[in-house]
Amino acid sequence: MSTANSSSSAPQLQPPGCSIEAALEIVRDRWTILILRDAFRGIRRFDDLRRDLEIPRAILADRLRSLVESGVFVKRQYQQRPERFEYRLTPMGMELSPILVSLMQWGDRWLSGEEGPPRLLVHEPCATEIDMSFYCWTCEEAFTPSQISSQPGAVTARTLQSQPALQSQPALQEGDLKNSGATKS
Amino acid sequence: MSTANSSSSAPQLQPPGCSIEAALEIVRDRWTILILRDAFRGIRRFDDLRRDLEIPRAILADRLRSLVESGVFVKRQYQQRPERFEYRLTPMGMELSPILVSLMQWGDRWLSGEEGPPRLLVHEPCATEIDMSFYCWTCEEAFTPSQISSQPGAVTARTLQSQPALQSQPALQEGDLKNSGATKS
DNA sequence: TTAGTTGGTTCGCAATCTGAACCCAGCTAC
DNA sequence: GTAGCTGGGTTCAGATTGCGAACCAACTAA
Repeated sequence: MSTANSSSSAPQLQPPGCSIEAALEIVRDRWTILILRDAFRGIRRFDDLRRDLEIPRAILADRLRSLVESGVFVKRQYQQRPERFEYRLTPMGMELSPILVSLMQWGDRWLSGEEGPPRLLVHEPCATEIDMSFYCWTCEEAFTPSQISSQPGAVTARTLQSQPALQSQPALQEGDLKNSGATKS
Repeated sequence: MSTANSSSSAPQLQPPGCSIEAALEIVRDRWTILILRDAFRGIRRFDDLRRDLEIPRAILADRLRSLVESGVFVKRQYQQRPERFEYRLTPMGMELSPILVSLMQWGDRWLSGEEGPPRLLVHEPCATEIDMSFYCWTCEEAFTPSQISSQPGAVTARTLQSQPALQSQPALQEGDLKNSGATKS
């Protein structure tokens, strides 16, 4: 995508090589996310995935291949004669869980019908419900997206001097919520 | 997708009407997520989005229309003569931020090059870095996805009695990480 | 008058998705 | 020993979707 964008003189809010774009090259589409959801539920085999998702075989084969290539899954032989394989999440794959949990919680909050969320996610040892909203350890308080700002990460001092616009700036900006339509509970 | 799946006698890990699937009907594809990323960066106008993302006009028009329909954006006229519009995040849209932050942090951790993440997200008042990993308030400790379990939400007592498999069960299962390929830092 | 801006729509071609059919190795029942 | 099943795919034709380019409409500025 937008790699050749250097002619703009506007402050570059997002450096080239945005991590979201990079992540999206691996988490490509809806099917990929549903495959990951099933993987977290312990479904590991081609045919089980196919049956559960009702996904076309060619698409499933393609997505599994590309997820193995990118290191999200490992393909392991679980029996010989006949050869049979399963797909397991690597540590890299396991760490995709916050994305799935966020999606699920957003769906629960904004899209579930009258009956409320079909299932709750809880911390197993104590059964406390999981909440993926933002919390600051230093201030000891929850905060909203509008309080998030973005700072240069591993940027060299030289880069910073030549690009003052890269210094701290709000990352997420709140829309004008007063006149907006959707609200809930 | 898999709506007609009631004939299976296996324990139904995910009830029909999964919130992740529901969320994916709105957060449809890569373009939608990139539009949302830009919205959080304060980009609100058709042409600014088009330039920044280098997205085909027809796709952008279509995605904006559908995001307005689903209540993620509001379309607001910001001038008359000629009529000009902008797209702003509703509260529903603002709450998509954990998904974007999770994607970004995963990309930072697993896909960034030698130089590390291009930017850090911080809590503005205190500049503490934002961390979207799991934390339990009751146990006062961070935990891994394997400690997440899933419990029935608003399920009636009758449903529960007739479907004992719906009771508490692990939601996210860890792969066999010992033999897996990818590890980092 | 001409060019530029903003916010689109229309069109034809290209890429991708989809269901159905097929393949193949090994196993199992008859 | 052969018909049929299972698991894990590939191949193929047709439908859907994506895409760039061109065009449109309403206005402004030079």
